[in-house]
Amino acid sequence: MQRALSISRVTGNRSTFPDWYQAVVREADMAEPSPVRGAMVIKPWGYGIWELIQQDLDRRIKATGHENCYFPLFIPLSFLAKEAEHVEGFAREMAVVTHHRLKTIDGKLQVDPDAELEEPLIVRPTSETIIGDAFSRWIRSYRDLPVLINQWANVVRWEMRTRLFLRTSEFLWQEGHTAHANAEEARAETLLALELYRDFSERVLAMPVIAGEKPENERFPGAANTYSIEAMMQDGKALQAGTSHYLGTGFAEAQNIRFQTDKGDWAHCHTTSWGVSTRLIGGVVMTHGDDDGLRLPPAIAPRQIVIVPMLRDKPEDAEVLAYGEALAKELNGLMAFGVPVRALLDKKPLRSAEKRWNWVRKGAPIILELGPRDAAAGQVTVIRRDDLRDGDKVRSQAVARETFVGGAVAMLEEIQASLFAEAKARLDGALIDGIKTFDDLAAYFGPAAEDEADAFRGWAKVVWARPTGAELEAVDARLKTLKLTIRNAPSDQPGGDLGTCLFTGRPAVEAILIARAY
RNA sequence: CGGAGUGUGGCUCAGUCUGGUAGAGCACCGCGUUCGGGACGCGGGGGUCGCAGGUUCAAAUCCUGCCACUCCGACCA
Repeated sequence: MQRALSISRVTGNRSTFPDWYQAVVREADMAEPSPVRGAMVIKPWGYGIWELIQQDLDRRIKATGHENCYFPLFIPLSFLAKEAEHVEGFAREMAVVTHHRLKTIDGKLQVDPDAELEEPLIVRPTSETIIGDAFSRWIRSYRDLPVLINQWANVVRWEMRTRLFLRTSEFLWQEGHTAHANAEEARAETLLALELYRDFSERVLAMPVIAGEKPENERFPGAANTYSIEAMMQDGKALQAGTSHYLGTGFAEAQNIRFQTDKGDWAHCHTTSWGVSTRLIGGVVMTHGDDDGLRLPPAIAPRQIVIVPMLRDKPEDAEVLAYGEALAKELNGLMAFGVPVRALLDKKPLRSAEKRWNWVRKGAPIILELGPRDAAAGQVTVIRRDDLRDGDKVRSQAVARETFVGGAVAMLEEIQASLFAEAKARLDGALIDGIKTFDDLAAYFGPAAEDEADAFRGWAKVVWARPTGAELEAVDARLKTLKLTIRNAPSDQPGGDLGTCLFTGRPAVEAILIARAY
């Protein structure tokens, strides 16, 4: 009997996609809603994915010269007030600590009115201000620059609506913060981080992205330039998967981050910040998941090869288990993606069919079934999660044990590559180029109302004159009527004459991506 | 914060209109038969029906107030 997920992601009905997403997160046992509004409990399988993301990314961040630090969770309110745009951007979604003690009053435990803090503390929504404060103390001379630091932390943004991994009131992330002597270096740093994210996303998450600069109205509050990587989900919507900001000297001026140059005069630092979060996990689900659940790229699978022994409470069980133990040990001695292979012999006392499907739902890249026949013949039965079904049947193949072990690393790499290729083909195939007028754009994406009835739409690449200020706001408002947003101006720009701007009719200066977004 | 909807065992829900003292499927536990393609039979545990008032002989059901959650908007890694 087939159960699958009971919710398909592809029925032509977009409204099922969010349900499918939630079903995958639940059935793959990654996370669950918590008693705290908008905050999730990340379960071992989901957290295991995050740890692997952290490990790989951390290595890359350190390899580019950054060092890890840790700054306080609480930020004095006055710090935030220093950068005007920054405050305005975050003020509406802040958790604030105003008291430091509880008291039982009339039999009820409540906030002690006598324990009010002199200055309220905010729970960090991001750490530019408190790190900037440290920078102002750390930096005295041009010899101190650049300062290149990163922190792994949790942050809180009091969002109105939340979704597991994609938008939670508390989330985990990495935030890089750097200070430089001049704009050129800081801009280069911003692009270095962007490229690091692009490469990481594609190689490790097998999630193709388009890197580029955000239009002025989508910038991080207080930033001079904001860049993003954008990934296409299986419903055709865009997910901002990472951002990198060139902050100019705005934060430095607001926080007095100055240094003496080699000529003895004073200059403000040029700063940057960049981050990716647990949202990446949501992106992986919506990029690679299918109707049987999650499919994990092997590089971030907490268990890459799971051995399911076919146990039947009979004497030959011992033999099967011994065979499995030895195999797991041998596989764990191999290296894939630069680290030891993560293989597991699943000895849980569950029916083997049930165990197999649990691992299918969790997205384990390779599942090996091991029964008495395999033990006797010195073989393994291989199921690949990226190529699970042959029609309605599960596709499995018996392979000699040595052959499998010898090719296991290559198979993991192949799965990694095939997941990427599949997602890349979807992105390339759904990135439509050449729409020239707003009406054509509207016709292509369909009406914003009755969104549920919408078929899959990809992204449109159009050209524009990069309007600013009020003119840009008008463009944004027009797009909003179609629930469309400008994602970014891809770093990889077409050459030659671009033609005329879709919005203003003036000569176009760059290509931009337009899409519905998360 | 605006609009709509929903709160009943762990999950999905029926029962509410028409008041009579709580059900199904899945999950869980036990026993048996099974086990290489998402098992079956028998037995069992688990719910003050979101909360607080009210009406009534009697409330999951009717009335009032509150709370929470979901979806759609505005906001966002």
